[in-house]
Amino acid sequence: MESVRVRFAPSPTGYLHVGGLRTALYNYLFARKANGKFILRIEDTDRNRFVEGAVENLIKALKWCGLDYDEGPDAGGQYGPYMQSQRLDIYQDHVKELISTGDAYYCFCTPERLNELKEEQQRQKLPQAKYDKHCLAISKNEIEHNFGADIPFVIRLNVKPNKRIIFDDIVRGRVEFESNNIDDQILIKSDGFPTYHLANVVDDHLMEISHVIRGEEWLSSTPKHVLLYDSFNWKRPLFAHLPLLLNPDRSKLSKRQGDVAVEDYRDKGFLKEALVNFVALLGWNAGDDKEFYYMNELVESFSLERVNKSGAVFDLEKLNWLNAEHLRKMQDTELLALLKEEILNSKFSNQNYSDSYLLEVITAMKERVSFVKDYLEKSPYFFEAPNNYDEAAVQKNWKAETPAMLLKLHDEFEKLVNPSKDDFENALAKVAEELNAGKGKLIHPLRLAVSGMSTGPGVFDIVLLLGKDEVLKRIKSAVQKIN
RNA sequence: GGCGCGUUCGUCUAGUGGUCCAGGACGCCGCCCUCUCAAGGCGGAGAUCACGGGUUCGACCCCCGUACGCGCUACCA
Repeated sequence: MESVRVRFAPSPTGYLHVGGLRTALYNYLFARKANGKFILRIEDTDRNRFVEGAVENLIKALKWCGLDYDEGPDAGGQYGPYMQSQRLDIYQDHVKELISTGDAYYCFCTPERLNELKEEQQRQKLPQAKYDKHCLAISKNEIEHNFGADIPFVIRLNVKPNKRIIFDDIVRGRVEFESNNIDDQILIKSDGFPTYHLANVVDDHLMEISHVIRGEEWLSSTPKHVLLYDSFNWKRPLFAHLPLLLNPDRSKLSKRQGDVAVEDYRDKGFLKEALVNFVALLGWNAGDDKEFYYMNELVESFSLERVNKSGAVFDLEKLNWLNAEHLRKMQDTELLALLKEEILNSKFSNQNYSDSYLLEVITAMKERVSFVKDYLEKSPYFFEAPNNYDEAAVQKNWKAETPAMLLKLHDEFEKLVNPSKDDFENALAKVAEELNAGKGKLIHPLRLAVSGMSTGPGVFDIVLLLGKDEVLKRIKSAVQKIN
């Protein structure tokens, strides 16, 4: 079997779109599974769309996701350069071949004539607007003359009429087009740059790409590419057109309706593991009930044959859930690193917490967080004494007799020497009994006093973690502040 | 408009002619556990398998048509 070589070929827009991530991921998984090569190629043939730093951002986002490539602009490789803007002469050389065989031709039509043509065709209510092959008839002499006169020109693909163009798509099966419906696509623009269609075919061939795995938006232009392969007498790669990622209203996923950049999700605190896992499941599944995957498991299970045909809505709820799942399954030491980073970016950055303390916080909160930042937001009391107390909880649990009871508890706690969790619990039970009250009468106010809220880990876990001295302080100040 | 692709619970999906009056997951609701909140366990609501014709003893699964949606229709990718 021939070796698998696939590529992710984005145009550098400035960020990595999650749809792009999904395409890149499927390419990556397919390559790794087949022990093939995964290549990054930058499709920067539109000079009007140049964005400063876009390639760097793209590469950063890709690497953050764990999609490392074997060949690419910054990775090198035998088939470079991997930036299309650096391959201009290659396209020029190849298109000349097409001109000599008559499969492409020079076109000197002005934008004005093209516009008129289009308008005329619309007026006549023609089914589609196509170039009329006007320049196909120009003589060699005339062409030379136009060159001499520096008349701007483009090079067009010469699509022969009445032909059926058929290709097999790995996800969609057999797809057929009629050549009469295909326009004489511009291959080289008047600025000398190639269009996507030419560049992508030439590069895929030269880079020995075995499978073209890309978004469904390319399906309609694939016949042009097929025509190009045939004209060059090149072997066609296998095509796999992936279903689109959709907005909640089922239109193509766009910026207008939410976050589309990988960077957005990263900045919102999503784990790369969760994003990758989630995006992998949008349009693919292994045929079983497994939903939680690590990258290596995805590589193991992935196959193009099991990619769906229809578009998938990007459902944030499920991403949230997967993020929580990944967070919970993460090693504590890994979590520690993430939490420390989070602290550094928070108002607690100048505080100093020991690793062992943070590790205990992690253990206590692990089942209760969906994001790393939740450690700070859902349990700020582990990082500073409460400044205020949850109003609803005060209403519910802070009775007239509460301060006196808590003070008694305070005194009992004070007697403890190097207390364990059980010591705290026993002390509280003792006070409750002496007061002839249910433990709840003390537990809930204690939680409130110590944390300022009514939710969180077991109250004795909190107390133990905070330590006796801190707990005593917090009880005192709560008694002072509440009411 | 033309061409292409698609259509199973709100969402992601399983399903390749009988095992499906359709299974799982997220979300939602309820119960259990319990000092709270989670997590976990159990249960529930939720899909006339877009619609209409065929083929077949039998269709979510095969064929045709219709509707709807999406994509493409640039000297953008």
